[in-house]
Amino acid sequence: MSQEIGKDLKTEMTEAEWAIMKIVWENEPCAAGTVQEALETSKGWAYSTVKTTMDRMVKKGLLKIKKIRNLQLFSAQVSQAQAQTGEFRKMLSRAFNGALTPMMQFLVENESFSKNDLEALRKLVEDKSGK
Amino acid sequence: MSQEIGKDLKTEMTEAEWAIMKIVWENEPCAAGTVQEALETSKGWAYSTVKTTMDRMVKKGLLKIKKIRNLQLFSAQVSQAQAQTGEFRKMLSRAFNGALTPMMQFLVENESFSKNDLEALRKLVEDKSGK
DNA sequence: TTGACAACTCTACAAATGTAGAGTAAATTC
DNA sequence: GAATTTACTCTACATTTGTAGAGTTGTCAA
Repeated sequence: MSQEIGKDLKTEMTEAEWAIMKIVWENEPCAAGTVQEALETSKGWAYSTVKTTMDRMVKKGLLKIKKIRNLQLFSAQVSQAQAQTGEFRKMLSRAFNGALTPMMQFLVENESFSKNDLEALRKLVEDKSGK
Repeated sequence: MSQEIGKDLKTEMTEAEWAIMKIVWENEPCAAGTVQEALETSKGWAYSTVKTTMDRMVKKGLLKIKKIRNLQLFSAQVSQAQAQTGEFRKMLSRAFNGALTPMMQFLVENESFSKNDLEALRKLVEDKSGK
């Protein structure tokens, strides 16, 4: 539906980038300091660490900056859904040669689906296909 | 069931490592040359590239070497299932905060499940929970 | 023994990633 | 307006990853 021009736009993110991006999604537009503070306890990164990484993310097209007076406000250039899709597909192609059903099979058999998970999943599938 | 002592053993693999590991799983125990040849067309890596990477994988505990006379035969130290599980979990925690059901929901809604995929999935769930 | 291979070792180097200190400039507070 | 704080810039460095050339050695055939 939306503009699907060009290739799928690389949304590959490293671990650190994911951590930062999550905070941005929750607070955008936001300053580097805000992100740094939010990750203070969990990561303990210095301001410059966060800022450097965010600048690199801008260069990669993951974030964008809007300057207001003297302040740089960052916003995401990729939606959470896009990033999730990208991460999922990477996993799928690496570990399952891109095949969805085999992956599902593997999951159901090997991963710890609780009774609730299974119930939820059943409902999902029902709603989707059953409809 | 099996020995779950110690931590979950890091099975993180890079792209190149995945490519190599797939060949190893199919041919183990096998020589570096075998792997190099198998990836010749798809990757075009030089022997030393493959060998260097495989040596690093040994250091990381992903592969092991058994020396026979003058030959080094590599085998996997992690099973395909372990690696798949690891890759899946990494994706799950990064992109979905480790929550399985929300991920499933996302998938069903956003990912291209074909009619067949859905049917297969439905059957899987049925067999698993319905039983 | 002498090449010709095959397999291995060593070393190297660029790019990406993780991480941050030290300086500088602008804004705020006494 | 001097001191402080805040945000930013620059530079730097270690580690990991991708990638491979050059040299060494063991093996086998002529």
